[in-house]
Amino acid sequence: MTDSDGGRRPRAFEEVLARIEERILADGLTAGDRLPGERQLAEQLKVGRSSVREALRVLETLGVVSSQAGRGPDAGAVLTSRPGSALTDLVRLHLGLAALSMREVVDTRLMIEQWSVARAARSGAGLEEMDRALTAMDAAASPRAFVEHDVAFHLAITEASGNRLTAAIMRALREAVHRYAVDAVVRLGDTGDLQADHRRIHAAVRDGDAAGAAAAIADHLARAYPPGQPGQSGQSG
Amino acid sequence: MTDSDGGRRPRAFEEVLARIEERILADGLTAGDRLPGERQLAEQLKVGRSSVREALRVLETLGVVSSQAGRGPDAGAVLTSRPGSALTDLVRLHLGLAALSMREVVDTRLMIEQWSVARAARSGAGLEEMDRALTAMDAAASPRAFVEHDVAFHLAITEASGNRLTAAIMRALREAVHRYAVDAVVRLGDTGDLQADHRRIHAAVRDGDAAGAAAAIADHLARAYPPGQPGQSGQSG
DNA sequence: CCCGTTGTATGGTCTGACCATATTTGGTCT
DNA sequence: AGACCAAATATGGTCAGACCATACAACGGG
Repeated sequence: MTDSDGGRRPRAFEEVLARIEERILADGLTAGDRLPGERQLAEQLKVGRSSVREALRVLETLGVVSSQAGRGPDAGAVLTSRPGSALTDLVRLHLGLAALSMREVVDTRLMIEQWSVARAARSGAGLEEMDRALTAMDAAASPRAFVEHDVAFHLAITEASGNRLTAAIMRALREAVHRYAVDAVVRLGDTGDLQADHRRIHAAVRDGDAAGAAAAIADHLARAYPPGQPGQSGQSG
Repeated sequence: MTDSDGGRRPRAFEEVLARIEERILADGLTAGDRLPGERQLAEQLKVGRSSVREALRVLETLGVVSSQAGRGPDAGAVLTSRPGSALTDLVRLHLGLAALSMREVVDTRLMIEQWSVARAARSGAGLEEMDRALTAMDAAASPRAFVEHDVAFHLAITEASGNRLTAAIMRALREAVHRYAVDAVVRLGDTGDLQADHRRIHAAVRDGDAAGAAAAIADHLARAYPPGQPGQSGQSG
């Protein structure tokens, strides 16, 4: 669909994929519903079980199904909805292939965070989560612990927007650059400036100052990820 | 990595996946480089060929490899870099699962386009492509043709930002809601207002008016996708 | 009523075979 | 020597069947 297929014969697993998607739409299936077993699907669709498995692997990659062995209500291919892991893998791999630069990832983060924080400033949502993360960062004993709660802080901003898509993208970007974030904290040594940024962001959201919040986010990211910094290809190890 | 694995034994194809990723990073492989054949990989990694195939299917889904049968330099699993199709599939499927709403998708589009158009206004990039798309939309004889060039127009804006990640996300979102875009054009009947919006956007970019361009984009999307409109779950039939 | 054993359905994996395709190779004719 | 055609070969695509590991279900004994 995406590209002009040129008339090449579709592979069996692609056919399976299409049929499963049809079924999801036609039956209005949602997260929690079960798909038939692999053997049953293979028989229904007149393909080998391996083709069914490849299709399910694709769906699993896209965060649409989750497979469980054994027996019972939770066994088999269950429809889920975790777009996050797919996005994380996507960003991480393409960073590794040098098809994306760290700069592009950070810029995208800036875009999402500025958008989200402006919305949060208007709605006042997420202030409690931000507060909790701030306290935890103050108490953090290691860069790793600090980053963990830093992620929670920024995620709280994004999730306050109520948009699951931007929140999922944000989470994926954050996970993909996790190592780089820890390095940045180590490099800075002192987290006082970062926390000052955080509190400035929090205050702007609390006061409903959308423009101020967006500016604070920009300053914060510029401090943590200065332009022209190493780590462009993600091959730190 | 993404979730706490809890200590469950990794599946064979996951191991293959990890080893291939290691290899990409260690050898600095990039798009165009070839991976060993399926049989050879299976032997090297001490797994069955089916496990290798499942891993390759995942990588193919993520737009990292592209498989070609036959023989010669282009045959086998070749590293590529097409994050786009994965994102398109992701959005389309999660829309179908009602895990994302059309509103969230359109809002994300607005975010990316406002960001991109502001950048474009500062750099002046993409004006020629926008112009070409405008002319083509004037000459379009059907809603479908109009939408085709409308996509080109908006893509030109996003690609002018020079950020491949936001451009890829934008393209994916646009493809995922393609049907809805055609419906919107049909519903509006006349494309004059849309073209007027487009020309206003173009003029703002030309004049370096970032704020005006962003406002024009917001007005344009509000016209094409009014808040509270149908199509929320993507199950148009 | 509780608990352990057995049965069974499910995914996970491997092996081996065969097909489809496209390049490579090598021979043959001009 | 060059052009052309046929066979060999390497590669992914697919299938069938077997077996393992797991986890619930059903059953039976205490």
